This record gives sequence, C-alpha cells and structure tokens, in this order.
Amino acid sequence: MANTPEKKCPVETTFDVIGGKWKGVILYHLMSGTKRFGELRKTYPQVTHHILTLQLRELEREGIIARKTYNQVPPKVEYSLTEFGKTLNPIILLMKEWGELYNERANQHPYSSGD
Amino acid sequence: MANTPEKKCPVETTFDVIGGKWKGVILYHLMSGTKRFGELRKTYPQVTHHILTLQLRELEREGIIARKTYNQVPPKVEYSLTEFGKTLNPIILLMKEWGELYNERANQHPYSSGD
DNA sequence: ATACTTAGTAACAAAAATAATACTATGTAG
DNA sequence: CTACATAGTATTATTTTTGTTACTAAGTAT
Repeated sequence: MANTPEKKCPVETTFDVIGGKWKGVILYHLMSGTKRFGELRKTYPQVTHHILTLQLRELEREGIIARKTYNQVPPKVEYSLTEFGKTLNPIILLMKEWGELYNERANQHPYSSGD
Repeated sequence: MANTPEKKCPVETTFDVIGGKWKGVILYHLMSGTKRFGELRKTYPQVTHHILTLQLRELEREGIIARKTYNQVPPKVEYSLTEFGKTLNPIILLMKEWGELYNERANQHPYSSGD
C-alpha cells in the first residue's frame, strides 16, 4: 500500500489505519497517557488478551503507538502514542463527541432514523 | 445498539456507524452535494453495485443519508446527507487531512511502516 | 518443586463484512 | 418483440476480522 498511496481516497486510508474494532477506544485511552498492557485489558475486559495484542501490534506497525518493554519478570510492557499518533487526537476527540451526540439522538428518537 | 447506548464508548459508537469499508468515502463524496446512485458507482468503480447499495442502506438506516426516488423509468435515485449526517462533516474532513498526512509520511519513510 | 505473575504466541473456530453472479422491474428506442 | 437503461434484490461464495483456547517464558513467593 505504501507504493500506491495516491490512488486511494485519503479518507479511506485513515479508516484503514484506525478502523479496527478496538483501535478507536485504544487510542482514546492512550490519549490520557502511557498505559500498561494489563491496564488496557482491565479497561476493556471484553477485549481478549489475544485480540488486544493484535490491535496493538497493528497500531505499532503503523507508527501510531510505541511499545516499550521493561526487562523484568513478570513482564512489563507499556504502550503510548507516538508523536505521529498524537496527530490523531483531534479525530478521536471529535468521534467521541459525535458518538455522544448519536447516543442522545438515539435516546430521543428510538423508533425513527430519518431526518 | 440503540437499546444499550450508554454502555459502550462513544468512540466505538461512531465507528459502528461510519466504519464500513466504503462509508467514509461515500460520506466524503456526499459532502459536496446530492448524488445519484450511478454517480457514486462511477466515482468508485471498485465498489460493486450490490455493496454500494448495502452501504447506502446502512447509512440511511442510521439517519445519516436520505434516499429520494423519482418515479420514472429508468429509475432515478438520489442520495444526500441529512442534517444529522452533516454533523459528521468535520470528522470526515479531518480524516481526509490525516490520510493525506499519512500518505506524505509513507512516501518519506517507505520502509518504516508498511502494508 | 510448584504455583503465580504478565505478556506473548500458535492453532483453530466463528462471525461478520465484502464480493460475485444472476435475476427483477419497466418505460423508451430500434 | 428485443435490447437498453437504472436501481434494486436474492443467493451464494470468499475474504477478513474477531474470538477462543491452550501453550510458553522466567523470576518470585510459598
């Protein structure tokens, strides 16, 4: 994909990078600072160990988050947003606000979806 | 979804609504005004007829876009953003800008993060 | 020595999203 | 009558994503 980036709509590109099922919430969580793997697990217990690892790996591969391992036992691994990753913050924030708007609206018009 | 909106992170809610593979680009396209089905098809020939229909239906069901049919043959159907749908515009715009940033970056560091 | 800890991997299963294909409707043009 | 146009549906297949389960590593506390 890095060789044909001009061909696709940039909106699509962004979705490709942050569109995983849990990536949005992971990024939202990391906005408030570095987190250990276990902290993320506790925050979203519904996300299994394995899946969380997968999502983190993909974000890491894109350069969005950084992974820091401490050489100790039991292991300690911290995840944080990279400088590049932080450029996503405004989007994540807006998405949070819009989600809230959506939810308010859903509560107000539970049976209609038109405008 | 609509019955347990409080339980999930609003960022997740937003992804649920606009996270389909082609929804972002559809919304981006509709930002510039009402479009016929066929216009959308032509703009993204890679998206098949059927898939485009599906994505449009889902956006319609969420109240993001409106579908207007003209009673004529051959059929004419127009899609446009609802007022509610327009509240997504800032997000889509930011996503477009971020995608461009990402692509520039990918061109600069072609070996650091790929896919 | 054994169990516990945290983070990770591997193999596999299930679900969801996407795609391909063929089919419908109906007025107009030939 | 036949072909064409546009938008839609139905059925099935494929791919992608997500989830489950079981296993590993290695130091510490018991």
